[in-house]
Amino acid sequence: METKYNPTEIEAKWYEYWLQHKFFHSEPDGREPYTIVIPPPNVTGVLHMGHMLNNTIQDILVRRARQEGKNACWVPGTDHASIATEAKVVGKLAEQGIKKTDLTREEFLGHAWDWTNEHGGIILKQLRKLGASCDWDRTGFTMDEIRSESVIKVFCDLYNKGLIYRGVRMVNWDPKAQTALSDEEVIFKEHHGKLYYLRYKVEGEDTYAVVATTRPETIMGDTAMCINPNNPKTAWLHGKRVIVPLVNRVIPVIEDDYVDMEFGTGCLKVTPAHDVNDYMLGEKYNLPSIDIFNDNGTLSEKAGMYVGMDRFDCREQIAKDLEAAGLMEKIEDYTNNVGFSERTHVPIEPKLSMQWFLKMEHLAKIALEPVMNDEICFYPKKYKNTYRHWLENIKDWCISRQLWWGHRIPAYYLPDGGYVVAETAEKALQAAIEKTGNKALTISDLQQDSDCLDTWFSSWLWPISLFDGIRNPGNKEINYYYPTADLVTGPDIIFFWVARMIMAGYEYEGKMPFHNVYFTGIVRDKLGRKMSKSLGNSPDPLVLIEKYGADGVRMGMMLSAPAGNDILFDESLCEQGRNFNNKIWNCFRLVKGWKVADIEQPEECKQATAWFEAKLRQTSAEMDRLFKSYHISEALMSIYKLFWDEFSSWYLEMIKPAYGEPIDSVTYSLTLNYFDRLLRLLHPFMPFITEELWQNLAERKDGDTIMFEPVDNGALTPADEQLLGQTEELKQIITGIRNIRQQREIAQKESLTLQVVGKEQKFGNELLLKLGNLSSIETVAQKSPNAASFIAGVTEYAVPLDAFINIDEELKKLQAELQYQEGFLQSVMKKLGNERFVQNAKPEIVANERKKQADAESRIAALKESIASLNK
RNA sequence: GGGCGAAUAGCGCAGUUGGUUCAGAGCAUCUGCCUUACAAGCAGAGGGUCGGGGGUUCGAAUCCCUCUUCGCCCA
Repeated sequence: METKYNPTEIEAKWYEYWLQHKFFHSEPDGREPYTIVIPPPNVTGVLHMGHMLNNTIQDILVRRARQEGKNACWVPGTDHASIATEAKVVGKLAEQGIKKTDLTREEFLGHAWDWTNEHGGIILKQLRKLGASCDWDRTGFTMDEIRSESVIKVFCDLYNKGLIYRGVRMVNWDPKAQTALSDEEVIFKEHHGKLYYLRYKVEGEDTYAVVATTRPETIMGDTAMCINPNNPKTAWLHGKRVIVPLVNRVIPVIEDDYVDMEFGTGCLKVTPAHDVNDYMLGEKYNLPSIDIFNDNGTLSEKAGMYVGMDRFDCREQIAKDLEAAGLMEKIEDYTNNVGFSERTHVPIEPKLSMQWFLKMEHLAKIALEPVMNDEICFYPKKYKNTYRHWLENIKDWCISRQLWWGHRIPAYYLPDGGYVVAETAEKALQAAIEKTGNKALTISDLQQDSDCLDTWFSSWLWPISLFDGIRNPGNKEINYYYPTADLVTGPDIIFFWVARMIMAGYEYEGKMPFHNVYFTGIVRDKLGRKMSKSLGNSPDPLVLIEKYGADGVRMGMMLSAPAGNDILFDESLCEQGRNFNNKIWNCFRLVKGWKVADIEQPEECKQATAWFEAKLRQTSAEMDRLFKSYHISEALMSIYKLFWDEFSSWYLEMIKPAYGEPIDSVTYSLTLNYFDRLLRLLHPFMPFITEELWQNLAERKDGDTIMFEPVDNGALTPADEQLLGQTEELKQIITGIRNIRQQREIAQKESLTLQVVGKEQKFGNELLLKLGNLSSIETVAQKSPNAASFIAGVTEYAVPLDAFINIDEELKKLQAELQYQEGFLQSVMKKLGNERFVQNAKPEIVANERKKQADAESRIAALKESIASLNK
């Protein structure tokens, strides 16, 4: 065996083996199901660090469930990502000189499918490198047949329930993608702009009112000026009319206490077509609404000026023109929050348009309660608040998008006005005939709505549609796998996705879609910056895997991922992971390198094996607890310490035979047993190396795997606990001896004598002799004058040395220790001397304080004696 | 502006109903070792007024108030 672990070939080999034997595949059976649906990544995306974290966690959970004997099923798949994918396809076509507008819908979709087929699934292939144990046979896509039909069916159903409506509303318009967006797709960012103070002349007077605005280019859409009726500064405008600068349109001055008296001049320009708040004022006061923009963000004919100019070019131009005309009072720097499109990153234009909406009141209601009362558990808990706040302030969901790539809205317009909603064109025709009574209608008379649905309108069905529960309610699979167990996702999509899945879950299955939601953090670089392409601070996951092995990278991810916190990723964490792999590898080399003989088991090995059995049970129980509370990185840390510190550094040293000597067969087989159980506990975190070593630990046959090996190690007994405590004390003694060796530069080879002062050492003498390399252990009333000493527990130990010890130094050390102990005793006595403490505190607490007192007193006595003997 | 959360060692974190020798582990740092599995290693060590202030309590990292700083969400 190599001295260094080399993951590349080993990982490829075992992944292939797992696939061949269909270990990841699940079919419903009598076992308890454990289901996870993957948060479907964008079909045209590539793996980034966020995916790595998220999928590592899912894989750990799934693999752990498999070992617990559950029927584990992790369903993979991808999302069609309407706007992002369409933008990419448009971009690619543009490179070839093709404009989307030159193509028919069918031609465009042809290109989009080509793109999808070419890039789709790359990300899923990359996940295999990570070791993801997905049931690949079940791979879904949000636009495949089952999922598409499910989406359309749900749309029709909600429409028939009266929850979907069509209407003109102010929506968030993305002028680049030329589509409406939902509120959740708008990201508000600070924008450093200007505040323009414009002069609006008062009709028939030689005065003017000044309006402060960040958007002077919208004045062509002004249909009123608004003042606060309580504002004495603007009261003089009451009942007057003003003239929009440059445009020269006369508009009324209206009054509403919506206007902030402190902001700007107290005069607000009202542009109902281009501002959400102005729109509300427009509704309230019946103002006309002038839409001055085209869909692509240029000025329209209705503006009457600057027609065809881009909105931002227009802003600059109009500022100049206003200034030239003497209508600009001043310009100030100003910072405000501007909404940007989540996908195309251009500023959102509020726009009045006809869209489809889903009423949220009912859905919000059914989704709130189960999270609040922990039927669905959020980890970390704090997201419950965020969730409630959103649901309690929810607005209707704009579900239509002016895009082609997606599920086309199944609404069909009739030749004489009106429309019908139906799952297919044929059913639509039937409905149309019924509605109009016109039997001569044909499908070609119907015009299907050209818009498609928000991508999240398909993803919200994911936990149901993956098991075909929408098309075939109550089928065997949905009955078995639903509700799923855990959802692992980022908190950034708690509204987009998590909340809506819960709504759909209760609406269509009457049950939660998942029992637990684990919110991961955001992966940042070690400086705390988000990983981004432009910063170039995101490592390529596949390069990392090549460098450190998938197991190493998985561990690197998990080491930095405490529950719910953002993770500051640093490559050195992968290095730590790789080093750990190497450690495991070398332990295996050591153990498998021993010769085994049928000799009697030495006493120290009996002690060691008994202790490690207890230790294993203790950590195993600890990991159980940590897994149950989703403290996954802590579970990893505890097995890491068990393997490295307890097993490698202590246990193996305890049982290690002398060079060239064989090990007794009892200890050997127990050690293999421990190794096996350690590998099982490690397996969810590091599937590859654990499979490799497990396969080599004993004779295995084709089809064997560590994947289904149980991880139950039994409960910790009182006897175990006693043994653990005694052994810890033993370790302290050994550490004390090692310290003396280091300080006095005594080689490990040189054997020493250990004196136990005033007490007979009973437990673990053989282990002490071996690990301390002692020639003898003796009980003495007083240590030798030339001995170096230390305290472990409440006992003083000493090692007589040939050379004279430095008495001053030794005294100094002892005095310092004595001072600490006396201080400690004092604080204990203070407590015990307090009557109210003795009366009020629980008896076991008081008893414990008394034990502390006794311990401290005996240590102080030992120290004083030591000091006295040195002073002689 | 509204809401939520956080502040503990150089760093990123854990700390369960207030009470074990409770101030913790990991990484980093320092010291000594190429000891026959592993230098991707071994054996040791140092390091914190638990953000500041006040309060409740016999007892506070933990509960309450307040201030400061930071993060996230919403407007």
